[in-house]
Amino acid sequence: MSNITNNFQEIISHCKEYGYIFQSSELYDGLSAVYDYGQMGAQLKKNIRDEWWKSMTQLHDNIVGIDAAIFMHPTVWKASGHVDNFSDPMIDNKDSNKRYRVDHLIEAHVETLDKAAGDALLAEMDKLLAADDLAGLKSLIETNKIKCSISKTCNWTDVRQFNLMFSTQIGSVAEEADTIYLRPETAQGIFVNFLNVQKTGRMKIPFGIAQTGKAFRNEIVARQFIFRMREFEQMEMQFFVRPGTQMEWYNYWKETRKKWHESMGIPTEKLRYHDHVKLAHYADAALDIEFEFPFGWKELEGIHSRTDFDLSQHAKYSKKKIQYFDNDLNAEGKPYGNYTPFVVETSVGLDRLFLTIVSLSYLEEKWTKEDGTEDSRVVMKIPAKIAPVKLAILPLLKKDGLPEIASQLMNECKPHFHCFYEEKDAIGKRYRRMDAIGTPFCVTIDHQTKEDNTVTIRYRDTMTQERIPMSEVKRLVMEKICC
RNA sequence: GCGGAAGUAGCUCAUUUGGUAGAGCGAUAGCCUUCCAAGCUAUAGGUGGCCGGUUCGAGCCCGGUCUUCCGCUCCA
Repeated sequence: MSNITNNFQEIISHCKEYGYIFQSSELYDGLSAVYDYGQMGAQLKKNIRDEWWKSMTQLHDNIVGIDAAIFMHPTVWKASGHVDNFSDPMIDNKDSNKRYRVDHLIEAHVETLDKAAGDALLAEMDKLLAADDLAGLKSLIETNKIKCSISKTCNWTDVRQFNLMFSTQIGSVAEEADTIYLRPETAQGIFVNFLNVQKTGRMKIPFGIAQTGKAFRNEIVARQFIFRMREFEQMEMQFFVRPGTQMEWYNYWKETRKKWHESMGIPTEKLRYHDHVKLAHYADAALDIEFEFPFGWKELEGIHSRTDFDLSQHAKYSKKKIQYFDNDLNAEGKPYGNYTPFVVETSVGLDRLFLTIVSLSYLEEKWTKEDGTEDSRVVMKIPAKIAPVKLAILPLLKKDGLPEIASQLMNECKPHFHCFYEEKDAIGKRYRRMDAIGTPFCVTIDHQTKEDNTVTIRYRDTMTQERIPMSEVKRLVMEKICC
């Protein structure tokens, strides 16, 4: 276990040292649970996102992508249930340090009372909760001498509101106050655009809408590097289906998504399903695809059958009809007609997938050389198709015209994929630097190149190399990064 | 939020009853070098996480605070 922990520490250090991830505002001692992606990390993250986007939109005829704004009308979050369910008044007992939800604490106390007194207390609590009267709730607890079940004391902190949504102000919102929220999930941007996309895209059920983007949650405890952050990026796809067929599609996406992760180089044995026992208010089935992170099995992606909850809620709150007319014929030969579609959601944490790829890729290798001495390297075996830099072009020496040939090759390759040019230090040192950032291919230009236009290409994963015509380099790398 | 551990150069660490900070690696510039980090020369980098206190004097003692990791807790 301690080895695993150390390994995780090393991955974190490596990410910082080679420009993958920095702590946000590090110059000012950092901001808790917020991270920046560096020059390497941003490219890797983009490559992962692009793969997902392609697999969803380009490879599925019936899925289209959108990009909804982070700010949304405040009523969206009432309709979705986030305003009511994403926020709870909490109170801590100073002696036991145990934290309670205020309503749970009072309800537990009510059970010890007779019916009349209990009902009166509940009525009082509901009134205070509705009024957001936090001080009133505290004095209610104190005047009723409600004790902590562990410390048996009434030594309470103030009641505090824990809302997982970040709020801010906007200029002009007609109704409600001028408080708006930073979205805690991207899904709602898809639901509120359901009709727009369906009509303008002439989409026929079943079809999906995909989206990637930032979401924000004011987690009380956010930790484990980029696993749980306050600002994070989701890659979500909402698949709209005919009511009654949702389990079929739920199973389809369950399989499809797991296979996709495997196609990203994640070994099958590191992935597993975890069915939700307790379902959220909107779901009739839910599971996580979990990955074995260095700190244990954790959720990587969620597959949820969300029923017609979201579209119905938005229909209700917006007072607009959100339905689909299905012309397909049923068993009786009649069109299915109007209905509110059911939704199967797939939702991946992009940052978590990034962490998955990085923790799988990071390796410390040791071996014995032919002369009997020990050698080692740190290598990031990032799959070639998502590696930030695909090819390093290295003149063996920085003289004798070798850099000129190398820059020719640079010009030929760089319009097609990311290349890196380096002429400093011994060749072995340059190879190790490329290993550390995860560059899958290195090409070296030497004196023989001047004679016969061949170069050596060196493979990161095996450290083997072969001699090929320089004119083949572009084609060969393109071939390897497309699979 | 509670408890534990930690924070000194880009990285890993030294500086031992408190006396104004060093090394290795790395980086940069150059030299040497015909394929897997190890040769030579030079240079740059730290108000010791931050703020305050004790002291003639604090990296070291004390208080607070920020951040990270671990264990709880939390995560509709």
